[in-house]
Amino acid sequence: MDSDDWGLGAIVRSCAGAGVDAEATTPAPVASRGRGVASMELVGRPVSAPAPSMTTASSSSLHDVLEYLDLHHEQQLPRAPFSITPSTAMSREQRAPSELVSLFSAASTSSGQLTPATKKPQQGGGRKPGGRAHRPKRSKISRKSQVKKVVREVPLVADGVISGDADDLWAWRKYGQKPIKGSPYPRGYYKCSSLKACAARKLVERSPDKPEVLIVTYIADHCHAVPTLVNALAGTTVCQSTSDEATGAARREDSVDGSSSVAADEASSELRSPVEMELDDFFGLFDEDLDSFFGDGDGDDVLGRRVSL
DNA sequence: CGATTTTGACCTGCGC
DNA sequence: GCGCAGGTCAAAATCG
Repeated sequence: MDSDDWGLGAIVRSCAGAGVDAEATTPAPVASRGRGVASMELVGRPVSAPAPSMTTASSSSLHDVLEYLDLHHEQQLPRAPFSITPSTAMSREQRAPSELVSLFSAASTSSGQLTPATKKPQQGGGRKPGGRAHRPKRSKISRKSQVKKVVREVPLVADGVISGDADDLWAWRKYGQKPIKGSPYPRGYYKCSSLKACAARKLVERSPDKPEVLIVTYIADHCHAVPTLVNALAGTTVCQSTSDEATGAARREDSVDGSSSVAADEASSELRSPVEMELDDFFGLFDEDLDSFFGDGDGDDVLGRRVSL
């Protein structure tokens, strides 16, 4: 049915990750740290269509996390009106590429003030204070307004399940998190982990106005093919739309810690159908970019030049 | 042991 | 030019 939930896992994980602040400021019951949340075996599931034999434990766990996010931020941080995209939450049916895709210069000058939640002593992760070796300057390319961004609002619905999109076929690795001025919620920064050279990134944050909505911003294009294997989606996406054991197994494997692994060709074959549907759906959103990315198949495009993984 | 997360520090763009 | 805020890096810790 709709494989929309497909990317939900990713988003939720991302969300969980993005909400680390909550996690970081809370005696999160969910596992030990970081990974605890991120590794929740989440099965994004469309509200309207509960997946038949999918695990449900994840939902509650997710819910917990989401509640954490709300709770803590609401308790410790002021809510400030903040809006990133003109579009508001909409149903999947209503969603149209034109509404989902927007180019914008990072708008961040909200007058609201964010008081970062008091940081709790490091739980283990993170590094100790005390300076670090000099770091070479970064290139100035693709900064802020110059970067093309695709913003999507992913509604969270009952049970903390996201009625999300199918766009997250990629594997993401979190590389940062920052509290955002004007928003009680932190923003998580993710990079494509499929290929180190890939410049694709995504930012995940909760809408301050609508906590039930996640704002996922995709930045830059992937310079490689969409991971076709279930496990390649590790860390982000969970395909749960199909048959089951294979899917389940694969999902379990990759969802556990988000670490990417290979394999699951077998599984992927079963998943292919839904995945392809999702791809169509997904690619539609990036039509232009993908045109140049995938080209006409004459080999002159990015994919033509880069061999898929 | 490798991959991932966490998180403070550093870097850079932008507004004033 | 300065300061602020967002974005990124990378050390340390953790997990499987």
